Amino acid sequence: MKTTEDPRYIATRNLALDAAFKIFHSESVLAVTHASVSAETGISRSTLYRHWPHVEQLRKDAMLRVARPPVIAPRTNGPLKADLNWMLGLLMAALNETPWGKIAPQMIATAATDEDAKSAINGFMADRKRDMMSVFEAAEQRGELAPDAPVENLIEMAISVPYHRKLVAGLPLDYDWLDGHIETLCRLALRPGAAD
Amino acid sequence: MKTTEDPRYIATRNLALDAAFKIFHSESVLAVTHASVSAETGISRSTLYRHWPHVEQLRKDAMLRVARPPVIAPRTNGPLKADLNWMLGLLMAALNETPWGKIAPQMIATAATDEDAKSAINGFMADRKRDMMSVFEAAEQRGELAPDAPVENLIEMAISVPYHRKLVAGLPLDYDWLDGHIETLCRLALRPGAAD
DNA sequence: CAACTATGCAACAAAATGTTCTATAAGATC
DNA sequence: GATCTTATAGAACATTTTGTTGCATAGTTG
Repeated sequence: MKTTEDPRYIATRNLALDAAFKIFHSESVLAVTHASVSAETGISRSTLYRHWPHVEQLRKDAMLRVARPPVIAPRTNGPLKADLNWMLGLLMAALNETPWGKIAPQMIATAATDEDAKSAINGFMADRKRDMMSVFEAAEQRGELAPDAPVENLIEMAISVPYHRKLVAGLPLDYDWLDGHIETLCRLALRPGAAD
Repeated sequence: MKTTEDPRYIATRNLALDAAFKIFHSESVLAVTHASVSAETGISRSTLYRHWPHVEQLRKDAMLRVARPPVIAPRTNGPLKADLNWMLGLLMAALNETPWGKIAPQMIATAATDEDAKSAINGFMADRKRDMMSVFEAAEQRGELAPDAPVENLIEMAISVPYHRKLVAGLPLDYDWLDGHIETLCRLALRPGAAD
């Protein structure tokens, strides 16, 4: 029997990582240690050391397992402005109100030195970009898009600014701001004649 | 005589923080400890503990003292496109080639839980935004700007995307990309009739 | 049931972290 | 220059965190 299939092993692992994530998001990555996870779960320290010989492994596993941004289902009903409002409204809410807002900065920092964390967060972002792309493609098929709309750049702008405002600039993310942001995006995206 | 004015105290402090910064940017914040700084400088551990009773204080001081983004002098000669090219080119270089690119993520992560780090990085960003504002104001005075240009949003977009590409999306920051980025910004900023 | 293996517990080892005391040397005061 | 003050180096020590190991127990597999 392989270790990785033993139900006890799996159960311990899941329990530990859930607790690790809880600690991670209520305090910080640094607060995640074998000792703190043991205290939180009742799992003995020695068992945790058998699963993760070093703290960094434990922290990274906790991060990679559950620290992913909420997936936002792309809405492509149109019009573009409404779709953007839906997508970016959810992104905004995710940054403001879910653990992701607290966890993202620590993942970003980890990604600077750790390849696994880097490819994880890069992957998340590529996915979000792809979702956004489908929104713009739908708009194009509806004939809403300006023929020369710089879609790639617009998508980057759409997503980057909320992250930057929240994590770096420390500015509020609210619907007042979002309206203006979307308005600006649409000015470049929409065909001059299109309904606004 | 006050402690904070004693030249020996100042010298020790400077030496220690310089070393701390060096360790910080060549390894990580976590590598900054009283022991590592002592080894790097020859300052005795007990002295370091007198200056910074706890590691976090030492780490934070190192961060706040020297971890600031390179200041980019605003260029406002015009035309706007050239000014943007100058400013964003330097920002790009700073992110790609100076310690700031490695340090920023760790500051952002620290800012999520520490008020001092937060206000420091928020302050840096507000400064950069202000610089960018002077660029746009100069363009306006030259009559380049579209009357309804959403300057606030444009500035946010201009700055946010490079940070996001580098730190979150893991995409390259190069002149190929920058040209398109600036082109897109100018389309929204410039008066329809203005020279491009 | 028999063989295997993950767990809990306790004892231990090692390293990181923090404290305190003393002698010395550098700076400040007169 | 003599004296008082204060920061430092160094060492000894206490504490906490981190990691290891051996063994009895209990759950899992065949």
